Amino acid sequence: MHPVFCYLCRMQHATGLKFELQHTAAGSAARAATIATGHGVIETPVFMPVGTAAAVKGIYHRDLAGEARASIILANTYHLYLRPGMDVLRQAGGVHKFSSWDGPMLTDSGGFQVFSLAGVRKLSEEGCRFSSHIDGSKHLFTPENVVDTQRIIGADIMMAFDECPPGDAPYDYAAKSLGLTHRWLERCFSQFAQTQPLYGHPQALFPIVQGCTYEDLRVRSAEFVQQFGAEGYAIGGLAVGEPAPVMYRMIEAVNAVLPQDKPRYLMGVGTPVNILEAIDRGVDMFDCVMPTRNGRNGMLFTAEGMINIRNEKWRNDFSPVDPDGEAFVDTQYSKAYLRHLAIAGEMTAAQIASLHNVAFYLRLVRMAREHILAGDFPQWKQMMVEKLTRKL
RNA sequence: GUGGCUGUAGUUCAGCUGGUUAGAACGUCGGAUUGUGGUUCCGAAGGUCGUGGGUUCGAACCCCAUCAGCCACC
Repeated sequence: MHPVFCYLCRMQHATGLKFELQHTAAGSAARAATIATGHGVIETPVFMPVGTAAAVKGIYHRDLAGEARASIILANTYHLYLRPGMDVLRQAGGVHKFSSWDGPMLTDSGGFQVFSLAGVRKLSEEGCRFSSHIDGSKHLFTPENVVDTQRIIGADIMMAFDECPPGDAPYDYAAKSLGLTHRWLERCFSQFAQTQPLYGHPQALFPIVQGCTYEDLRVRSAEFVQQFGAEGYAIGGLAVGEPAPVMYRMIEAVNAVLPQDKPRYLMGVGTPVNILEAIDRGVDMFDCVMPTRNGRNGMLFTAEGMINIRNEKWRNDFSPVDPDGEAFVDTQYSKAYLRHLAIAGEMTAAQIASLHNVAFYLRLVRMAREHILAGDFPQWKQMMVEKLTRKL
């Protein structure tokens, strides 16, 4: 257990995560590190496949761990709260046992979902009232009950309940929203301090930096959240329509403030290039639906560029899906066969492409880690960025 | 042989009493997707309306002939 300073009681607390910085790259803010959790060690930089409903769509846990070598996956508080519901999660003994994923897990708080897909919602100081996208039933999320819910789900890392303002929010709204997110954060940590993990393994709570694309708000937010002495920090509200250079500038501004000795998690990002650029700027953790969602729709990421497997050009291409890939789907199946499956609407097309993409993302961050440790990350990144943006 | 029905996009079909550039779905081709409501979303190409005449200012539509398919009856 690793002691951290508690914002509420002004004392050192034993908590769940142990972050060890191994190497920082020369000429870059990139870092290689390890994060020890109650369910195993995560090597960073890391990509966390998104498993909204405690399932990474289309991929067996066996392949996630064995083929893609995922070390940590996400689940979502909003979705699990609505279905199957907390009574099931509690009876199952938490999400690890329920889903039979024995490695580290992280739950998003549902803040993003409430603002992106729930029906009519009403925001107040208290929290957010919304109606379920499944049956229209009405619910209230507050910082307190979202922490409670995440205690019941039992992921190793929980996320604070934040407001996600739209990407094009004007300054006044962004500033007002940020104030609310910060007040909610105090309540999240208060509830966190007053509650205990339910299943015998420790849980960490990450605050989320907001502030849209306004650098002064981002800096203010980073300064505010870091005083909680959290075990890790997230950057939210990016990759929501702003140009990539703006996103990179925000990351630089925030990471200049966040503590060096804690993991930094860029939420919801992104493309392979986005991830490399963010690693270069000192981000350690990522999640994104892109490898699975785009995979379901026939888009493959490879080290040589992007492939739309439905394109006619692959019709008679019997070469492997990705000769450089390490997952069994990469070499067992041909492009022509995968194209056929995708066009025929076969379920396996989505499965093969999802596994390929997730394996590719994880391999990319593993390679990034190796090059950070080897000391040539900036040069390698430069070479990769050029290749990754090609369309095959 | 006689009578009837049907021929419109690759496919299945709409298409009003004759009235602009003949539509849809599926298929084909291409694009999108960033803390997952995704078999999703967006776009494009594709037609000498079976063929040949005729009527009309104007025909997928009306008339004649003809070809093809299906049905019924001798």
